Amino acid sequence: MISHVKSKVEVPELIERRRAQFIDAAITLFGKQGYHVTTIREIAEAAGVSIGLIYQYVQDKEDILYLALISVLDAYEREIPAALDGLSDPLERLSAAVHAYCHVIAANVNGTVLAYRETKSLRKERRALIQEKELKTNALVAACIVECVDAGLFDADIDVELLTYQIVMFSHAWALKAWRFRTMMNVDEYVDRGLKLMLHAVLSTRGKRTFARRAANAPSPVARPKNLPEPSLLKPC
Amino acid sequence: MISHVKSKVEVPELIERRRAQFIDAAITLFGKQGYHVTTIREIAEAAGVSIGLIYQYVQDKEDILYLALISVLDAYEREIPAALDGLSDPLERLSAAVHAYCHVIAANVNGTVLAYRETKSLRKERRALIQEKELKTNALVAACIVECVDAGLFDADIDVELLTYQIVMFSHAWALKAWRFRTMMNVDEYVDRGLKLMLHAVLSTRGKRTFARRAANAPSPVARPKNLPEPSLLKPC
Amino acid sequence: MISHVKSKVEVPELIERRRAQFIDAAITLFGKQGYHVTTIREIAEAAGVSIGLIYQYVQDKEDILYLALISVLDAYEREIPAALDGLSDPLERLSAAVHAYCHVIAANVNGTVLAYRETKSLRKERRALIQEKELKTNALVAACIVECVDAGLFDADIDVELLTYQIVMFSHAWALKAWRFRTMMNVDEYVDRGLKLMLHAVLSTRGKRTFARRAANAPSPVARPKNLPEPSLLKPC
Amino acid sequence: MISHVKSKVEVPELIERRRAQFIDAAITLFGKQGYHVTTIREIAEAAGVSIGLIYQYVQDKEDILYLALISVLDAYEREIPAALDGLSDPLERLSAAVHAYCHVIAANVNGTVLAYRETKSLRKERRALIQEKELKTNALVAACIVECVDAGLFDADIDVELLTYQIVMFSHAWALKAWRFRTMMNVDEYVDRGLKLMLHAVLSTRGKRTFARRAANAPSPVARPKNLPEPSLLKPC
DNA sequence: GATGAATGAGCGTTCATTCAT
DNA sequence: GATGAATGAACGCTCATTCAT
Repeated sequence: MISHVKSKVEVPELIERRRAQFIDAAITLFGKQGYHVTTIREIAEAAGVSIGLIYQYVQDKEDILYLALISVLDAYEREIPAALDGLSDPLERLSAAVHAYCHVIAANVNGTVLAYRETKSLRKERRALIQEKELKTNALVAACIVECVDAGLFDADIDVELLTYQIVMFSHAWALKAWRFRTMMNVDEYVDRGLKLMLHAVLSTRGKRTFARRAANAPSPVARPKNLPEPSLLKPC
Repeated sequence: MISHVKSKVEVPELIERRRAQFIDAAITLFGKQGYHVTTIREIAEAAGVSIGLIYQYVQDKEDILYLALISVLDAYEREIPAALDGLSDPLERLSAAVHAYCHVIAANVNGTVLAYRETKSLRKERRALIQEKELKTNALVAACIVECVDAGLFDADIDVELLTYQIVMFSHAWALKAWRFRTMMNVDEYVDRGLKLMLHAVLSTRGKRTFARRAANAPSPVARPKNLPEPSLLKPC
Repeated sequence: MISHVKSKVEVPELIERRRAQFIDAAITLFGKQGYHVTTIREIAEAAGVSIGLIYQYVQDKEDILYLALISVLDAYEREIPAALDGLSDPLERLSAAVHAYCHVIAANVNGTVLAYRETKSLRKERRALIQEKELKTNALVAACIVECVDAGLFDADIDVELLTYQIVMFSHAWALKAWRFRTMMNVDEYVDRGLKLMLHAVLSTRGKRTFARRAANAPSPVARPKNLPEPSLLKPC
Repeated sequence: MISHVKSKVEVPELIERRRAQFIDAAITLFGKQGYHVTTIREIAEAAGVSIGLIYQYVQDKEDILYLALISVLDAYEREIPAALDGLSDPLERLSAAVHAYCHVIAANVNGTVLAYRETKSLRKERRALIQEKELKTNALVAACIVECVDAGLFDADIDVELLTYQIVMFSHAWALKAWRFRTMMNVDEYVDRGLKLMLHAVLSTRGKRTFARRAANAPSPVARPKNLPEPSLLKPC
């Protein structure tokens, strides 16, 4: 998505390619050092382009941050539906969604931390766009929950809103508290323990039976989303 | 606490008073605009002191950030035990702890957001000190959970570690997602709904009975911690 | 010479040209006002460049001082051998060396005074490099003296070490005591009177005869080094 | 001497005592680090007084430099005549004067270097006063030379002006080139070698005989001036 | 389309000086 | 007489941005 960021170059494929080149560098640098501390010079160097080139595809530094955040949130919106593809059991779908969410985050700790640290560095109007994108991701999770309720697997009166946020925060926490969790377990354990804790709160009697059966069969039945890089080896904090 | 921040002035009461004066200003400004965007000039102006005075009590800008973060985390460590004072029922104590936690956070949204955004801006050694302080607050919550388990109010096999983080993230979320929650409910509703959701996951049969009885009697039985300013009216995002 | 001073620009000719531009301005300003009193803004203005440009070619203010001092000492090392070129009579060579030395100094009173005032403002390691360069210049003078001894023009047992320093200090004195000497004579008279005084101490009987003959023929037989600007008209003190 | 430096305190003995207290500290600090790099705070600390106290006895920082320089030059003017006291032989008096001069300088390398580095940091009118004081010291040496000429010990046509400066520069060189000479010899050797070199230039036939006889009898016949501290152990450069 | 040398506003920080105590 | 907390002008330096090549 190019969304409102003006470019002096007009060839769309070039825009795509060049931007990807330095936005990736920017996400890493912003995530590790912070937005304000990172200089355009550093981004240009890390991306192997000149300072001038960046300014051909972007109007100012904030544009880079905006594109970086968009790119991170896009990954969420892309990976979660992909992980649900082909699954029909509501409980399985929710579980797959959370696994997918946590894995994308694990693969991009820097990006997730960046979203928390620097969304506020955008001007108001863009901050709102980012928050909308976040709500869209939330909606993906919420939909899975509603499916479970509709299927009678969750109690009918559960607090969907809060449960959604609970799951979202749980996923983000893998990045935000990476300094803690990384030393204690891997992502899959984390998700399994998390789901067990969070879902026992809401499973109906029938749901509990289904959940227990699934857990007995396969400890982590949801395939790891493909095409994701291994969790970055960069120090997360 | 003066903790490792050197001052040219040596009178302790003066250090306390002056630092409080500009650290308060700094927390607000850092929280609203971010650490790097906020200038010393702005802090001095907001605190009603001269630039030079700040540098009598602090060695550089990072010291200000450090003191600001310490001050925020100290508030957590102070308020939670205070809220538990005099209570003996384990469930009541846990509930009181979460209410207190969320209220301190609500009273200092800026500070909490600051901790998330800018802890990384500290040098490594100080970052570690801040994280230690965070773990201490977590331990306060974890202790309440363990009490509930020991009293047979929670299932014996619950995941204390993750439940603690769940509660912590839930409390932080009031600040981190303030842009969302503020439009939907107030803190007390938020805590009540959250506790209901999170605790149903772990309450034993007896615990469920106790919890239900308590909820029926008083919607928010835990007194609001005294001496806390009203939730700041500053726009949180 | 670029010697250990890092530059953000990498084109050597550009480095040479730009540095010359502001180092010249710096020598004048440092020499007149002192290193610490002179601001980067002043240097930039005097050199007709922007502040930022200076920092493209230099890492900090001390680099400017270092380059300035190197440039002054380089002039000595360049001019003295040039003045000796083509001369073979030992006495004539020594005389030419002293004339050349004093003329470079006269052409750069500011620079010489600067070396005395501000070498200590360099960090230790660089101060040592500057002192080494000074010793090299001294060695040029000492060599001329040794030639005279070897030719039997000076007494065999003279104190070469001290005589060298005497000549060096004599030359520097033209700059250091400019406030005094400028009102009394010009450089050439100064050198002639100085040589007469200093050499009578050491000339052998044969040497005295040679020296007297030379002095009678031409008051200042050594051509003024070419390509040197006229002694600066700036007030030396 | 209080000379033109205003004091808020009016009791003369107090002025004398307090000023001595911080001027001594200032000479050391200025000499070691330079005038501009040294802060009033440092001087106050080194002298064991408060910042405010200094400003009771001095109007600004330049006053301190002025008083420091005066104090250094006063020592020269005091020590040289004292060393001549009781001596009547012209050659002995000159020798004693040079020994005394070099010893005062050796005892106060910092102060001598300071005079070279920072006289220019004074405003014009005060710089002139300092230079006058320097000329007075020169006159002490010149007088000894003239005595030698009048006694027929020196050639009648010698260049008194330049010889004086030669001796003065020679003495100063012990401080200015301390980094070199300190490793090679002690002050007394330095003076002996220097006198031998410089005087052979000017001694008449009779003078040479006298000088040779004196040198044979006692290598360093001139008593070391009393009441001088041992040469400072501070690193001179 | 791509480069990177050049600009200068604006930052963090210092320190001589003042003045209430 | 003595103190040292408070002030703020002014410094060195950075870095987003431009534009000639």
